[in-house]
Amino acid sequence: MTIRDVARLAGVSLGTVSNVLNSPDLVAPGTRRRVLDAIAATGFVRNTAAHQLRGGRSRTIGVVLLDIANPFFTEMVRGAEHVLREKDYVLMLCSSDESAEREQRYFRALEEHRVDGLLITPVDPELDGVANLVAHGIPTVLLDRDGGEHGLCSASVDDARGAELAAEHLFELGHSVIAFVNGPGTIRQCVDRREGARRATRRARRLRASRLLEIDVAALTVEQGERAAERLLALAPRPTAVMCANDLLALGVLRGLTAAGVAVPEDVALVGYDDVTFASMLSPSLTSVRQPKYELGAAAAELLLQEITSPAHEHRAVRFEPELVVRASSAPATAPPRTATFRG
Amino acid sequence: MTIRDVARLAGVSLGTVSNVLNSPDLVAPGTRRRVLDAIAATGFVRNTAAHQLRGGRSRTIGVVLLDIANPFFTEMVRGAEHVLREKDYVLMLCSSDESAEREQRYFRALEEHRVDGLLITPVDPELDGVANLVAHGIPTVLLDRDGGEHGLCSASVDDARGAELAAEHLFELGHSVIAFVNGPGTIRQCVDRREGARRATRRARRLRASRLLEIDVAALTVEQGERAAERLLALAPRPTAVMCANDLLALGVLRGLTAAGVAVPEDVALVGYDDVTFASMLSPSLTSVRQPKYELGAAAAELLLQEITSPAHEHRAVRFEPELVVRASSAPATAPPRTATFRG
DNA sequence: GTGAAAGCGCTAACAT
DNA sequence: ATGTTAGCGCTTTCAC
Repeated sequence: MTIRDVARLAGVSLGTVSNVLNSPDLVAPGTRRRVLDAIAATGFVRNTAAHQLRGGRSRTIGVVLLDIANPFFTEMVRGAEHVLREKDYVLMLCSSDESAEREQRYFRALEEHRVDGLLITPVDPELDGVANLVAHGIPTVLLDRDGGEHGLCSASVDDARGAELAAEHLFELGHSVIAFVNGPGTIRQCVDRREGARRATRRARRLRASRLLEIDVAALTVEQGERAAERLLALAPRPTAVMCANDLLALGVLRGLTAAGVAVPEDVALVGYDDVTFASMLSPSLTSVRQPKYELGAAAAELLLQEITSPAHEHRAVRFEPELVVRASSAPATAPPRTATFRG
Repeated sequence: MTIRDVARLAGVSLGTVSNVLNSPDLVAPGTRRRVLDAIAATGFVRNTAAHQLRGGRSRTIGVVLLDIANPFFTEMVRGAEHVLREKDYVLMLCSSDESAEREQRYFRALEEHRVDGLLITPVDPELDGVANLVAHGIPTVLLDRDGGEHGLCSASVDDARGAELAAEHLFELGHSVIAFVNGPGTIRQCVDRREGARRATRRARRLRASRLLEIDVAALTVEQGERAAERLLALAPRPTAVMCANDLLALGVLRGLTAAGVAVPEDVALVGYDDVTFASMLSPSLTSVRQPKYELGAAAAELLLQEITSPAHEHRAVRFEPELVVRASSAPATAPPRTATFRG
């Protein structure tokens, strides 16, 4: 079923059908009616590929996330989807699963599909792949990652500050050693959060011996959190406080500790990051760093829309502030943690 | 950058470039090299739209889900994505948010994009919109919904059986009245789960007075669960057991009850559905009906691939079995619930 | 082994 | 107000 079939049935030229579709007011009401009827009768559905080829847009936005199974990312996607669907965009959603190679393949596929714009949470710390996309003229906005230094639009949260809040909180609770379960150094969020945690540690050290024990894991997942718990349990003396680079890791750590009979927060205080929906209902409820997920996605989508419509627009890096939400998992430890002796 | 530019640079005709791209062995090694170099030099990226227009496939699969923020669905998507990306497909992911109208709009958009296939968890109980798609010849597989009766491929779980397991479990625990917080009757899963819960209730009634108190909510979300909790609290006498149509609702109910000072499972036993990742770590850990999420998505994707490649293939409805996972939220109530008097 | 040419379905400029 | 036409970038016969 093509525009040509519709034209034949309605007894008009195919140009007229195109006009009915794109500029209805150029067509006489009677003719328009006949064409519309013919469209209904034939069950004609416009072919986006042909439209696009002719110079139109693809009405498609590519979204590349680190992990589609992480509620933090999907909540951001919801925000983006809500603003984008208003403009009749469809999302091509891809999960890189934190693999740079997979990310590259998706970038490539998305470019071949000639997406009108891109929303990405890059794996690549140096943004080489992203720079390539931008060089090819594809409007690109970074999601949950500051793009200011690269002259890109972005919607992000101050990650260093968030981790600083978390670490500060644990030190204030009296802990002298904090284990920081962090993701790979290739992921920018992880780098920034480490920086924030270190900053808080340096500050705490002025008051008394304080230490940040960094435990790096391969991915920000529940499974990796459970593995990290094993490593934590093997430490002697065991740290009395643990902060994680995201809630999925924290959930895994919590699982691992609980399974081993270690009580949270009595034996170990635990803090997550993201404040996903279920964080408040974990056992115990999880202290976490809240990020405005939905707003992040919506803001990024708005920026992208601007960039698509006005090519020569000024790039903007929208920045949100994180917020520490204190809950049960980080109540002060019952045994004063100062008794443990560590070299700061 | 088009195939034509590459041809010019390599000093060959554009047909040869196309051959290098699609049937490299037809081209002499020397020529091939030169073309490949020219592709690299120009930074040429193939245009899917043109490819598709010429009769090729769009290498695109449409996925329409009820709720992208629900970990159950995203876990299914992961399964589907893993098998589809092997074949270089990109997913167009859409969340209907349980709105039939939004679903229709996405169906339309996906059809305009000429997706090669469709994976859908329909809102529409009668599948009218889906039937339309199928009539237009788009390979379609139902996700988490049996399509047998409609002659469609599908990957689903026996929902009636799952709910039956849940209800049975609560009756066996000694509860005589179970409140069933269920989603809208337009969603098939909800209808089936109600059927299963009723079946278990009829069976329980043979032994003693038993009742299913149905509480319908507008959507399968945490917010709606919290609202349902309010309604539960207003009931007199208050039911001693609650089962929910999914874990998000259960999480909301748990939140609502906890906030009101009602203890789970001491005052009220609670059972969810889906067994999402966080279910086991809620406070208390949530008894739930497990569904093979990842496998469901992967199976549906496999079926879709088959349907795409062999047009005249036999439709198959792959069926999985649910499994009850008993945890702390449904431990037997301390006060024997039989003391409450209800007409069964 | 390579080139020339037709055409996929559509839009937009131009002609009527 | 409507019809005609020239491509958009690519694949694919069919000659050479």
